[in-house]
Amino acid sequence: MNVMTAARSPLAPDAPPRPGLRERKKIKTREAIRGATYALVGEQGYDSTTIEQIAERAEVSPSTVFRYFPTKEDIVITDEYDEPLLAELAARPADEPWTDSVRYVIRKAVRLAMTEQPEITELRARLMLEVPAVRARMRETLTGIGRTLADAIAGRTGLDPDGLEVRVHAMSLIGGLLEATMYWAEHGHREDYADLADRAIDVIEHGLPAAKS
Amino acid sequence: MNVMTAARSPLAPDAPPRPGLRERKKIKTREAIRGATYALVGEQGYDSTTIEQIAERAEVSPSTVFRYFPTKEDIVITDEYDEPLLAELAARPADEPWTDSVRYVIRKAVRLAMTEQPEITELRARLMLEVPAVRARMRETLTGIGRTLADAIAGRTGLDPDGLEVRVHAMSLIGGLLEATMYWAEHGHREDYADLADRAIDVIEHGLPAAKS
DNA sequence: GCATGAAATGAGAGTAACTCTCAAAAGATG
DNA sequence: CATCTTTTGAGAGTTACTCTCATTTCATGC
Repeated sequence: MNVMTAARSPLAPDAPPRPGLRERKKIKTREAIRGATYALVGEQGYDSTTIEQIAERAEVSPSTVFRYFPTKEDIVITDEYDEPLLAELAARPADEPWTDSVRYVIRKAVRLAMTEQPEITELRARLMLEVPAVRARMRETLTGIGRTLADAIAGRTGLDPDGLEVRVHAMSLIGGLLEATMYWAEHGHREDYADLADRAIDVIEHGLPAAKS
Repeated sequence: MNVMTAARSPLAPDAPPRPGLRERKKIKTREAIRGATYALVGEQGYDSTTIEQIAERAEVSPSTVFRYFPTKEDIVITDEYDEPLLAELAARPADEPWTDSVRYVIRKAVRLAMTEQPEITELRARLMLEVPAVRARMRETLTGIGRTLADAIAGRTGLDPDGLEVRVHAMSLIGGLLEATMYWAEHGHREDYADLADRAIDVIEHGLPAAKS
């Protein structure tokens, strides 16, 4: 579940200077809240699950829930993977075509998510499809990722990251990938999401394929 | 072409059977609510404007406001132009490249909006930029338009409207156009929005331009 | 260990956007 | 004008979220 598998090293003196009890507790409550939410949403659905119920099952007060997550949707959407993955995108070799970098990172993300917590990944996609508020929040965070993407594109192509063209291109890719996600959820997660994402990127890169006959 | 050109015919028994007092009143309330909202938002900002204030200034009850608009954001976003414009898109000649159709309709929409009610158009774009909830709602409605667009694309190209490629392409165009709108608002509406939209469509059609040297 | 300071928590009150219900008012219709 | 239908207003209820303040819980120097 956790990104850092090397957390247990007993004699690593400098790099991770040990968490400290406070930090550890915070991580635990965070996970308790998320866990409670996923469980309740699975049982009753998203809308019927109230913050109060979540707080109760996570054994914290409602106030605390809002201290950890700004909105109810964030509890469901947030993810520990996002940041390291974005870092990885930035760290890809500069001469690699950036669409390939995106493909690489997406494949990695999908592999990670679908092996570590497949149910939650699918539940999340389903919520995105069915609950407008969740969908909206997801789009908003994706927009943020789009800005990072625009920077990456600009860095690789030498174009202005704040220029209209780069921004439009980045956001169109985001829009396309999100649609691929919806498609995936709509079809019951039957196809490999990484493949769908690949096809989506193809469309962005090369336009629509020719119609059959 | 225009929806209401034949409205005044005194002896047309079937097609438009005359508005009726009830309908006229409904339109008036609708406009009263919208007008009150725009005024109040202009004075105090979006977040500080409550439904109660809107209701009071529009001289209706809060209940009525919610009967006319499902959410507060919808009051600001909704528009009488959307439907006829979409109809016009569908009515464009079938042999016209569909991107040209989109360009045409957008140009027309911009011309209409910027001559009939420029302040409101700019206010709306600014709200979209500044108020997350408005932005979210706008994206949601644009997604709906994206579906219509996907149908149009499929009709012109012979591809499957429910296939991944067409859907991704349509949504990427939507995403790109929305980013162009944000760009427009961010830059103080100084550039011609129709031109920005054109450039955005260019990016979707042909990809990024080459970097200068 | 223990005192002191800082951070996290819980409790409670408050706001505002919605939702639902039901009775009164107003337009349509014969 | 009487009746039927649609629209409206009033009011109560829900829930996500905000703010404040007192209490608890951890960290730190002695």
